[in-house]
Amino acid sequence: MTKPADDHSWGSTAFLLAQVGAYAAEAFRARVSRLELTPAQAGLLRMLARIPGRSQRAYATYLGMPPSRFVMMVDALEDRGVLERRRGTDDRRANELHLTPTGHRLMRELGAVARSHESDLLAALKPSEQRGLRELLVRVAEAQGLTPGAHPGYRTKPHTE
Amino acid sequence: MTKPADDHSWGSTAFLLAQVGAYAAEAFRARVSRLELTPAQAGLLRMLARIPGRSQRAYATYLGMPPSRFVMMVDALEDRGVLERRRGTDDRRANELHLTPTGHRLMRELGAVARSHESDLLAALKPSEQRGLRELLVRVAEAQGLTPGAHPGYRTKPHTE
DNA sequence: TATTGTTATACTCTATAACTATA
DNA sequence: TATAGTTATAGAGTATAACAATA
Repeated sequence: MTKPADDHSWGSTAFLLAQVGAYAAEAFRARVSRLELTPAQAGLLRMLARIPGRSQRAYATYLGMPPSRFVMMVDALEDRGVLERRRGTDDRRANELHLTPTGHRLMRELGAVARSHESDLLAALKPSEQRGLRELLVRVAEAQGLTPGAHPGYRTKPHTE
Repeated sequence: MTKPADDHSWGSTAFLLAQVGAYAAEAFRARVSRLELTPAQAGLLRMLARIPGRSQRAYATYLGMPPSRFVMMVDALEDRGVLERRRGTDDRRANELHLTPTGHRLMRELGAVARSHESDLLAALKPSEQRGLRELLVRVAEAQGLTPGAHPGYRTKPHTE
């Protein structure tokens, strides 16, 4: 149909993967910034929706973020009324984190953003090709021992635009 | 053969692409750091090998890097004897950049590193699957209007380990 | 004494913009 | 006056480590 699409100018597949991956991350960052969220905040919200009520330490460790930075992130989200800290019942040192009703609403908006991000990014591929790409990426991820859902990009701050 | 490999826990394909891409970039960074190079320096060397003799401005612009940072990068590489500045013949304001013999040797080592990086990263895929992955990524990259060889990761400094 | 969350400090990195030399 | 390269400076963002409360 089209040209070979295997142009040598794109460099190695590893490089191409890193380049397209960085583009995907940047495009997502631009989208969620309209909800006034950073990618790391979006990741935390998603996790709070699935597994609520854990300690700050637990979430920070899972996201690979130092506790000091995690505090600032939680501060910002609590000030906006998106989540709340609840003093731990059994261990009163710990803060258990929960989404507020506002937070749940924001999560739904975030879901819509994520879906349009996905479809725009992969618009050039047919559904069967999208599944094929996904399967290949999963195989690579598993072989490299990556943890599902743990995005290293959470560790670095997004650059201001 | 194996299990479905389409585990839902990996999240969206866009997320997976960003995650695997970030992993690939980090793995490459770790490898080239053994040659005492940053990814951005490696990118510059590759470009100097292909298109030598341009002005600093030209390379900096192409790599999407402010001139001030580019100067520091060139300083480091010149101190190591990897490249040299030559005062421009027609425009004496400009510095034309060239690899030294040491630089060419380093480029060959870099090539070997890049090849082993590639084969290790994609070890889980058969050659035909590797080609398939590459073709899908090229289609996505072209549809999104990405520039071949221009890695946004060049813009950010690698975190010290 | 160890651990949770927090705050403060010191450090790294970066871009902006001043500066010089050529054009 | 404008542009190439350089240097200086000021700002943002980060981790490290000190701190208070609880275990």
